[in-house]
Amino acid sequence: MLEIHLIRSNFEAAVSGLQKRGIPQAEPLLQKVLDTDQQRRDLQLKLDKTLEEGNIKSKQIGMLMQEGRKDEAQSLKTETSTLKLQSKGLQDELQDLISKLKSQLYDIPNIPHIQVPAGTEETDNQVTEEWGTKPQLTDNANSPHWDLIKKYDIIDFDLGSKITGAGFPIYKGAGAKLQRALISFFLDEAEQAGYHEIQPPIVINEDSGLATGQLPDKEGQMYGIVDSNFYLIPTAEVPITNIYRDSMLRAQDLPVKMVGYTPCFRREAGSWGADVRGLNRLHQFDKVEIVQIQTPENSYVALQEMCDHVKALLQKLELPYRILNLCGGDLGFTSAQTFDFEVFAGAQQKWLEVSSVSNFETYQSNRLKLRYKKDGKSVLLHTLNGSALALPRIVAALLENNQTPKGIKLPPVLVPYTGFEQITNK
RNA sequence: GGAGAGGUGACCGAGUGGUCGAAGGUGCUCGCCUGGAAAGUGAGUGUGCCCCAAAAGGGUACCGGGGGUUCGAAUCCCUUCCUCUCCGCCA
Repeated sequence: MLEIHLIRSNFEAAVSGLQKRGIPQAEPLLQKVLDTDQQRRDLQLKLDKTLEEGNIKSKQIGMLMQEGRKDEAQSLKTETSTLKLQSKGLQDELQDLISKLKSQLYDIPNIPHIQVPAGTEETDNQVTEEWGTKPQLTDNANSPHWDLIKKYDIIDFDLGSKITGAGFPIYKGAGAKLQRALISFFLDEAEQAGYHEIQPPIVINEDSGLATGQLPDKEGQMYGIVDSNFYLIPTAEVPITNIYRDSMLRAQDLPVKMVGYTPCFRREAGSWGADVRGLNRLHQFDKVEIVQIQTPENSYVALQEMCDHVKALLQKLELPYRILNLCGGDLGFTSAQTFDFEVFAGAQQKWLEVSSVSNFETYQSNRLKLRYKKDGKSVLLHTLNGSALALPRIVAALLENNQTPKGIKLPPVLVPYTGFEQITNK
């Protein structure tokens, strides 16, 4: 949720920022919010005056009663009764206005950072970096990963369908070990980079969903739990960031750097076709997520630092990757700037997104009420998060790029974790 | 799942209808004391919203959340969430 005072004091910048996302009617949209806000403030003033009057009279009644002047107290009582009715009405009106203002604000996405390129097409995304060379696969070892997992019997989609449904694979043997190895590797790397390890619940309540923005609009993305008002998390970002909901930090607590591994659950309603084959898109997948809470001054340095961390992971895994600075139109609703990381999968001949690193500035912390004390004043903090990394597409690229006629060679960095160098037929 | 107790400021803890945004303590900040520190000592120390160009100042709301009774609620009632104790069940 945008901060209302930012729109108030920086109207032009807000308008042009939203236009960068391809929202042509940005100005009337923001003007409408300002109008609602003005109404709210007028009403607040009126209500406070009425309450003040009532409070003064109530105190007088108390004093009169103590002095035994009952008649005078009685006549004041009738006055306070009418004041009470008035303030009750005003209060209801104010509540309505506040909800209206909130829902108007919920409809407005974050304002993109100055360095976000304008545009609405995927082609408007800026490739800021490309690393590694695309693998040259030979004719006798050029299978997409969905064939490889069957050949070596390491991931079983059919069996997963039996237990749950499509998109819930079962990892077996070397496949299961590879999952465990990647998770441990990612967690260890994050810990070395100064992130504090967290193991959060993977089920969240409504308040948490609201605070990080999955609710109220995107419940379609999450699996709900029947008769509990709980949801399965779509990403560890939700429980981990919510640790700091309703918090006032001290300067010396900052920055907060946390990492957590969780399974993630996404409905992915409405997506199908070639893009979602095999491991490319799942309903349940594993991900290690890094989260930072930063002062506004440092948040963009931190964003860069998080990108460097992800780069290092991919380099150690020897996977060719590229980084995209997402354009306004491709930017997530709550993000001010996002860098997407894609690895190249050799057999599919496709770039697959494996990480998304974002700075939300105060968009999340405003709903979270996450602040810190700076020179005696409370200041909203900036929140950032990124995948480091999501497993399935990493596995897809590892399998495809490292295949040989005899087996799949793992990058050396994983060998201490897996205990084997190659995936072969038993 | 059954029975009971309880949720008060950064923390501990008092407060059972009026002058309570809340005693007292701890912590923290600033000062005095000290060669320096500790001890001692003085003062200050919640958050949101609104008025005000800003500061100063003022108003209002907040004692787990929501609703109610009352002229007036931390205090009474309802509801919900959470914590603890005992019993049951159990990885």
